[in-house]
Amino acid sequence: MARTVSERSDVLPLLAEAFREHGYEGASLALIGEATGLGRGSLYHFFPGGKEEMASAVLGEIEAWFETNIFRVLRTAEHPENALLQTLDATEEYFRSGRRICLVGAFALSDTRDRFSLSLRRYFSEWRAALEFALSKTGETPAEAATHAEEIVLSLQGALVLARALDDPGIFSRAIGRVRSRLPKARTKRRGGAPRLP
Amino acid sequence: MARTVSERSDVLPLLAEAFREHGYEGASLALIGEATGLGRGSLYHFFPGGKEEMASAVLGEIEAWFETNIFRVLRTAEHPENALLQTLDATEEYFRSGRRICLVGAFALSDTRDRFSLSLRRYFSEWRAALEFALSKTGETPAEAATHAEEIVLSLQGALVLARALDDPGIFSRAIGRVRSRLPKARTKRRGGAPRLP
DNA sequence: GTCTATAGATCGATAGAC
DNA sequence: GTCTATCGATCTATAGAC
Repeated sequence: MARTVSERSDVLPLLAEAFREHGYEGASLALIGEATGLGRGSLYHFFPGGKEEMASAVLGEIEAWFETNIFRVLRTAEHPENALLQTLDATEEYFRSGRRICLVGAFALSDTRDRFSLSLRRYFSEWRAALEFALSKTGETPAEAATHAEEIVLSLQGALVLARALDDPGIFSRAIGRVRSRLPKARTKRRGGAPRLP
Repeated sequence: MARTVSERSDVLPLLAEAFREHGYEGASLALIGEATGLGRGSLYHFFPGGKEEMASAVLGEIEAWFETNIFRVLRTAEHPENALLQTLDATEEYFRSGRRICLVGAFALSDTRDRFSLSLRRYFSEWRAALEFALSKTGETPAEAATHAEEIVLSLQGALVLARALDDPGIFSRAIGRVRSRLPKARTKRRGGAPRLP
């Protein structure tokens, strides 16, 4: 009987899936209880602030994941062309090739936007800024990099919307493929060739 | 006292704004009552099926607007290049240059997706198909037109997500500008010019 | 730390007066 | 046609046993 989840961080992925599937309002505590296998008592033990704190924690974990696996990689990469490709792969995997929606994007279109506006803002602006930084390091002008970065984020988000609406994950895969093909080609030390990866 | 709205169709735009602002779950009947100035009795008189019928009717009106002002224009245009520009203008105006979200896209990312899946599917696939048809009439190959159409719809949707999250309508305007600039150039009878609209 | 029971508010929907 | 009153269900959050 005595379930030993014992770690708040163990609950977060389950919470995230519940919010992704039902939205903030749609994810009732009864539903969250089912998804996590925890009773109300346990949930309020881990998240005294209730549902709002649950969603906030989930957003925090998402931001942390992107910071580690996407943003930081783009900002600190020695070879930005490779970092761009690598983070696109990670992004495709994260969204399960279009079968998983972006919770941050979904929140942005719902009335929970105001409640978490700071998180949403930070997530998208950091993403855009990290891409912009890497793209400018590949030789794009500041204006090109800014536009290009914005277009990448926007394409991925739009692809997730469309993939969901049309129930066709392929839309997301195709969109990521186009983003990939429009990336600046890697310049390697041995000049003159048209190499792919070092 | 005796309010004389008397037309179901007069209520639809107010309903649409309520759903856009609060989402399906978030738009309670109390809120809808405020937004429309109608009591529960009147609302259930117009929409015996309750909230679901209200949302369904709103989706229907949205589809009808796009069918008239976008899809049909694209399918029946004599000069597809001009039709593409014209419908992009109409689209920009419809979404208030990025200050208004797409209710269909928002529903697609929420858990109401399943409830209205047919409407969502139809809306996006008709939009995509109409664009594809017009683009192929401009001389794009079937493959090019299919990809291009998908990318336009997806860019607009993604731009609306990003514009909302970052509270920056300019993102949508810029995205529409890029879509416009990538359209096939209009071939006119008086050749050599760079005409805008007929 | 986890549970059940339940309070208090709000939900969608209905009934019936006018 | 429009209103108010109200039902039963469901919601978030809390209390208290174990």
